[in-house]
Amino acid sequence: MKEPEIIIHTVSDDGSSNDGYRWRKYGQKMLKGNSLVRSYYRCSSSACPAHKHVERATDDATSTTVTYEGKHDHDMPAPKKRQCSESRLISPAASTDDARCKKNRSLSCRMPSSRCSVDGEVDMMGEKISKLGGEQALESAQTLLSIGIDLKPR
DNA sequence: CGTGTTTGACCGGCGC
DNA sequence: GCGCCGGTCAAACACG
Repeated sequence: MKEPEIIIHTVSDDGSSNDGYRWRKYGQKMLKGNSLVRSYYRCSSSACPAHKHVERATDDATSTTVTYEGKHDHDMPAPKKRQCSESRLISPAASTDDARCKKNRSLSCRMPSSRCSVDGEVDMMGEKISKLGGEQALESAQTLLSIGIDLKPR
């Protein structure tokens, strides 16, 4: 009934949040009138149900909450983006606290990958998610991780 | 020329 | 019933 949503709390990961998919920003809103800017992204492809919400505080731009909703009904657009010169260090999720866990309504998963870890991390993630009880979310999470990690190294 | 980004306005839902 | 907040769309502009 309800779409599983993946919430990733990343730290200063502004330009490294490439999932490998093409996102088109369709809106930006200032929430709570002061230090909360939410950007709305959607897949540039035909019509995949994949959505992406990026929440960041202007007061503290070091933390960015990316919420993925839905899954891509297509494999991958084309990694012919301009993400080839950006060989900077990857600084993924650092998980500030677990407070986000209870905040979520469906599922909350943090990215423990502090490096360019690969399938090994995915296996761990899958196990962790299984314990959480996220069934459909597991799919999304794995898909997300797959693409995320596949594009991460480099 | 095509794609993506940006900004403002509009609409819908919820709370008071 | 009205007001406020959140979310989405559309048009224009900028960049590749």
